[in-house]
Amino acid sequence: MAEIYKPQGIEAKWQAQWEEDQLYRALVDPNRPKQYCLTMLPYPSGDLHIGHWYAMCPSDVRARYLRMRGYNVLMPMGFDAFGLPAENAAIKRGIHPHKWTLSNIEKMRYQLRAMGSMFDWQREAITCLPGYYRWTQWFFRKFYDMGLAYRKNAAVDFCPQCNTTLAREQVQGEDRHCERCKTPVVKKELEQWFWRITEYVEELLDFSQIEWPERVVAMQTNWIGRSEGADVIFVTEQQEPLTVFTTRPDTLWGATFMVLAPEHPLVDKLTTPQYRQEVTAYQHQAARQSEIERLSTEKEKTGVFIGAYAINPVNDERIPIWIADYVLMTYGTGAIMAVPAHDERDFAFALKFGLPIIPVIERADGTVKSQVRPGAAREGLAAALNAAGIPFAAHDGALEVTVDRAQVDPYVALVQAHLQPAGWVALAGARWAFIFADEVVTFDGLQAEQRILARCGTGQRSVMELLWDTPFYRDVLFHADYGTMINSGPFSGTPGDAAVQKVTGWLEERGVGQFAINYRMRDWLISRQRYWGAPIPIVYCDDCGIVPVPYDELPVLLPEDAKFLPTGESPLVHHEEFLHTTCPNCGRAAVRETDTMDTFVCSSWYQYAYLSPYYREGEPAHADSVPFDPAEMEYWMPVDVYTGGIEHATMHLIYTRFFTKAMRDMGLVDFDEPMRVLHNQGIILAEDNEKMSKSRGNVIAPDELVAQYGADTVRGYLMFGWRWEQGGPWDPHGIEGVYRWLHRVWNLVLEPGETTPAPSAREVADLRRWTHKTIGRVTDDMEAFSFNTIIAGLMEFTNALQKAKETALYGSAAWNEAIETLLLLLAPACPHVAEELWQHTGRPYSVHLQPWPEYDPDLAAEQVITLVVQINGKVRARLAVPASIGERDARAAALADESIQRHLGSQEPRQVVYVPGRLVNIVV
RNA sequence: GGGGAAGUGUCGGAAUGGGCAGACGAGCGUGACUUAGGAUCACGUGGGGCAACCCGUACGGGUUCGAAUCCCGUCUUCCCCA
Repeated sequence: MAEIYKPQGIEAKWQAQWEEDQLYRALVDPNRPKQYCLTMLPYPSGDLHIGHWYAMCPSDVRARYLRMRGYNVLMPMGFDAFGLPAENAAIKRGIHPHKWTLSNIEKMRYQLRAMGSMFDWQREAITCLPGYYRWTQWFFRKFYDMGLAYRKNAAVDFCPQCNTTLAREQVQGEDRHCERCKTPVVKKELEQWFWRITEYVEELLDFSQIEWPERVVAMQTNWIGRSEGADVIFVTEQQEPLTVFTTRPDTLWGATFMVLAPEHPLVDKLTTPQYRQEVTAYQHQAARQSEIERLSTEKEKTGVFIGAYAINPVNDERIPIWIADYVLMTYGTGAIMAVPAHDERDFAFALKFGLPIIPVIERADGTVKSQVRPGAAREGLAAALNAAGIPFAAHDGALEVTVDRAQVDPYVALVQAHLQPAGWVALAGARWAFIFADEVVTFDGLQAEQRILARCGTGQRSVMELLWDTPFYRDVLFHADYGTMINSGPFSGTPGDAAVQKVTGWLEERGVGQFAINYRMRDWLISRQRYWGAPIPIVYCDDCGIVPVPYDELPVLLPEDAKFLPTGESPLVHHEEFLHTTCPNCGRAAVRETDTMDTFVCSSWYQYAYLSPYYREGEPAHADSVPFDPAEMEYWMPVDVYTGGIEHATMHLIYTRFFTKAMRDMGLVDFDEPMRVLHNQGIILAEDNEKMSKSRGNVIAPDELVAQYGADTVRGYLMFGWRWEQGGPWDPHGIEGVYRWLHRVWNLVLEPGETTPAPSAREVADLRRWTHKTIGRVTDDMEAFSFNTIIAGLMEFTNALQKAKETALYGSAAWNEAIETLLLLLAPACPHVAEELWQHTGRPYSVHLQPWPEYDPDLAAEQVITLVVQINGKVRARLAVPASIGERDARAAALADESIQRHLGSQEPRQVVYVPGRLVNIVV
C-alpha cells in the first residue's frame, strides 16, 4: 500500500525547489511569444485573506496554463504600500508607517508563497519605497510640464474620519461616503492639485482597442456621463451673462425661471439688497447639507428668489432668478434654466413657489383630460356627451372626460353650449385650454396664463397650480419626453426628432448659444492631507509662486522622524525641516507642499514598474528620463490579461487608462491602452452570506485552510466552488469534495493495480477517447476562464480512470498516456501534487516545464452515439447507433424502435425532423 | 427614476450558433469494511405515480417539429448611477 496523500510536506518542499531553480523567472526572450498576466496588487494589510486567494489563484492557474502552451509568461507581484491604515497604526500604536508596512509585506510574501503561485519575485515592486515613488513624483512633474497638473481652489469632498480630501470617484453610495472608511463626506473649499483627466475624456469613452467586460465598459461610460446639448447664454437685467448647459434646448420657450447653485459666484453680485439677508441665510443652510440630501427627488424643494431677473433669449420674457440647493456647482455651469413643464425637479419647485409652468412639448399619446365640476354646466351635458359618443365618468357630481386629441373639438363645442355663464372648464394634456361661455382661451404662454387666472378668479398663482388642485389632472400635467414643439414661437410644430438640432442651429446663428457637450466626470483631485503617500514635488516661493522641484532633485523624501499625533493633521505640516526649503528658482526661502498624492497615482503605473523595479535608483532623473527599462517595456507591454475586482471600475481602471494615454503623449509608449483583456472575479462571502469582516467574526483564514487541507485543495476549491465572475458564500463542506478528489487522484496514480493481460482495442479506444475529450474540455475552459468546469472535467476523468483501473487497461500504453495527461492537466490547478506524482511515477522534473498535452479530435470522437428519438418533442426512446449513421438509417432505426411503434400506434408521422448525430423528432 | 447583471434540485453549480435538463461536487439515504467514525468504498438521490407515464429551469404569454436557452409582458434579487 502506497503512502497516503499528505499535502503539507509536499508543498513546502516543491515551493523551495522551484524557488531554488528559478522556475518562474521571466526574462525577455524575443524568440518566444509573451503573455503578461497581471493581477491587482494587494494593499499590505498584513494578512492575506481568502479574497486575495480567490482573485489570484485562478489567474495563476491560467498563467501556468499559458506557460505550458509555450508562452513566455510574466506574472509579477507587488504591494500598494502607501495609504492610511499604516498611518493610523502609527497614531494608535506608535509604530512608524514604514516599519509597519514592511513587516506586513514580509508576512504577506510568506503567505503569498504558500499559494504556490508562479510570481516572479525578482520583479517585486513596493510603492512606498523611494526608488518607486521617485518615479511617481517624476510623473507628477511631467504632468505639470504638460499642463495636465494644476492647482485650484474648489469645493472638494473631505472625509472627516480620514482627515483628507478625496477624488470624486472615491465618494460613493447614496450617503456619499468615503470609499475607504464609509464615513459620509463633507464639502470644503480648499486649494488642491488636480490632474486633467478630462483632457482624455473622449478617448476614455472609446473601448474599441480593449476586451473588457461589458459591465465595466458600461460603468465607465456611465461615470464619464457624456451628454450632448447646448450652452445657452441668458443675460441678466444687470447685463451679466449667465451661461447654462441644457440637454433640451428644444424646451427653451418653457424656461420660466433660472436657478443658480447657492455657491454660484454671481449670486452675491446679482442679489438685490431687499433679498440679501434671506439669500445669505439660505447659502449657509445649503452649505451644511450633503450633496445627496440636496439632490434627492423625495425631499421638499427649497430655494429663495434673489430679486434679479434674466431675459430668456428666445422669447425675451423676463424670468426671475432663484437659488436652490438642488442645483450643484459641480454639474455643468452651476446654473440651470428651469423648464418646469418638462423637468421633474423644476416642476416640483415651480409648483411649490407658484412659478409659471408653460408646456412647450406636446404629449405623444394624444390624451386630453377635462373635468366639468358640479354646477359648471347646465343639465343635459351628460346626455349630449352620450349622444356624441364621448366617454366620461361621473364622480361626485363632476364629469371626468378622457378623450383623444381628435375628439376634442366636438367636446369643446358641447361644453361651451352647456356652460353656465360664470362657469369654466379646463383641458389638459395633449391640448391646453380653458373653455368659457364666451371664449376658449388657449393656454400657450405667460399672457394667456394671466388672462386665465384673472377669469377663473380662484386665487392660485399659476395655471398649473390651479390644475394640480384637481387630482384627476395630475398625471397629464408634466412629462419629460421628446415630442413636437408647441408654444415655441417660430418653432411650434417642429417634430421631436429634429427639434434639438434645429433650435441649437438657430441659437448659434443668433449668437446666443452653441452646441455643447457636458461630462459628468471631473478632473482627478490627487491632493491628500496625509503623511503616508508620495509627497507632491512642489515648492511655494513668495517671489516665484508655484515652483516644481527639479527632476534631478527627486525624490522629495518623506522625513522619517515625523511625529504622529491624534489631531488628524498630517505630520508634514509641522515638520520644520521638511517644510522649509529654498526656492529652486531664486534660492530664497520657500515652503514645500505638504500634501501627498492619492495612492491611486502609485497604482496607475505599477504594471510598468514591475518591468524593472526601482529603475536607475540612485541616478538623477531628467525630464527626458524613462522610468523603466525600454527593452523590457517593448517586449512585455501591454498587459495581456488583467484580473481583479469590479470595485475598481470607476477608479483605478479609469486612472490607469488615463496614465497610459498621458504616457503615450509623453512619448514613453506607443500604444493607447494598458491592459488588453480584463476579467473580474466576484467576491467570496462568509458562510452567513455577509461580507467577511473582523468585526463580524466570520472571516475565513486561508492559512488555517492550508494547514488543514494544503494549498492545492484550497486552490482547487476556489476554482471549483463558484462561477469565478460571480463569487458567493463560503461553504465549509464543499472544500472536502476537492480534498477527497485529490486523495483519489493520489491513490489512482500510486496505488498498484492488478497485472492483467492486454486490453482489447475497444477498451483502448474508449480510454483514449476519455483522455482526449478531457484535454479538449480543459483547454477550452482555460481559454474561457471557466475554472469550475475545469475541475469538474478533471474529476470526471478521474472517475473514469478509477473504473478503467479495474480492467485490463491498467498498465497499458493507453493507461500511461491517460495518467500522464491527468497530471499535466492538473499541473496548473494543483501544482504541488501534480509535481509530486510526476516525480513519483519516474517522469523528468518538472511537470511545469512540460508542454500542454496535444488534443487529437479524431481520438476524442465518439464512435457510438445516443440517438434521441422524440415524438412531438417528447423523448420516447434512446438508441445507441454508430456515430457515422446517415439520415436514412437514423430515421429507419427510430421508426423501427419498439417503444416508438407503441407510442405511434396507428398515427402516421406527419413530419420527421433529423438533427445529425443528435436526434430524430417524429411529428404526428 | 435610469443603466447593467441574474433567477435552474436541499445547497454550490453544469448544459445557451434552440435538440437527452440537473454534469461535477456538497448534503442526505441505504449498504460494506470497522472497537469506533465527521475516515474509506459501493449504490441511490428534482417532484408525483404500483406502473405505463405525467409534471418540472421565477411567473404569464408567444415563436418553433422542438425553448432553461429566442421574443413580449410581470415579479424578485444584486450591482452601478441619480
